[in-house]
Amino acid sequence: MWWHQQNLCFRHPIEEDYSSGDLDKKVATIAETDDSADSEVIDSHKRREILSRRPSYRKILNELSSDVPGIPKIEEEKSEEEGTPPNIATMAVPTSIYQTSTGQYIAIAQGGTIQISNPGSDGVQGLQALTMTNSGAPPPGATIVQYAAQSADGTQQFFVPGSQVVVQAATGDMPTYQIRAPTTALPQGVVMAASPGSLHSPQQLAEEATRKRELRLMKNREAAKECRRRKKEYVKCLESRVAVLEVQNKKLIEELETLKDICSPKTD
DNA sequence: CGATCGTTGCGTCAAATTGT
DNA sequence: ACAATTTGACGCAACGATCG
Repeated sequence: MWWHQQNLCFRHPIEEDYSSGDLDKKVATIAETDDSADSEVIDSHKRREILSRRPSYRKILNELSSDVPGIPKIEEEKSEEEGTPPNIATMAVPTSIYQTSTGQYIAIAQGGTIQISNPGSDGVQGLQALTMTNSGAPPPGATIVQYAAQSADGTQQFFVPGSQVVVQAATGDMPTYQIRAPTTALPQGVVMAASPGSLHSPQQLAEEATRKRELRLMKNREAAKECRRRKKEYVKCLESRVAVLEVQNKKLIEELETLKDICSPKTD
């Protein structure tokens, strides 16, 4: 269990409570033995006592890294994974970049220029030309933008409510992208009404609640992924530290043996 | 070849922690 | 104080290894 590895290397004060056993087993034992009527309440309290928190990986590691040189800090997510994809790095400076469910990158530059790139292609080869046209009567607050994809057989629509943009991609014969406020990325498959104005009817309220829930789930999904990634990184860091300390220990033991030999030479 | 087991990763919930 | 973020726990599914 990775938790024990952590205890090996540097015990945080809060970790003291965990040092004598497997936490999973503790919790499981409690859950098995407590079957009274209000066991759930007691369970949660006991669990909470047992599961008292330690600081986050990031905090522990960053604190450690300030004490021990050579231990890398866990960085904030930056350019490599979520930043500008290489395909569109040479394009006009975009204000927003989104990745669709099909893996395409879509960049919306200031001035409304929309650029699409395929991750598998090189540089601007993946770009698809966009021709924007205001068509018919778009939903209130939205402008329907169409573009002709070079490689696809159909047209794809963009909804651009004012200056705010987010892309929603759908799979199927004709992929569609929905653009909304950049800060409110919605889960894939969730389609929002184009006019978010007044929500009064119970159905609308329910839809709004569903939408909020989907948004929350999506955010947490991403957060969990990120958390697991950090955890892996953290464990890797600890493992490398163990390796370094083992080498150090070995050297010290050898040195000690040498000094012993010097101080007390063998007498025949 | 099917059954079983261990491992790994994911989504979700709930609670703790952190930021404002 | 409240919202947002982080993470432990849990259940589930997929996958490969092993066994009979």
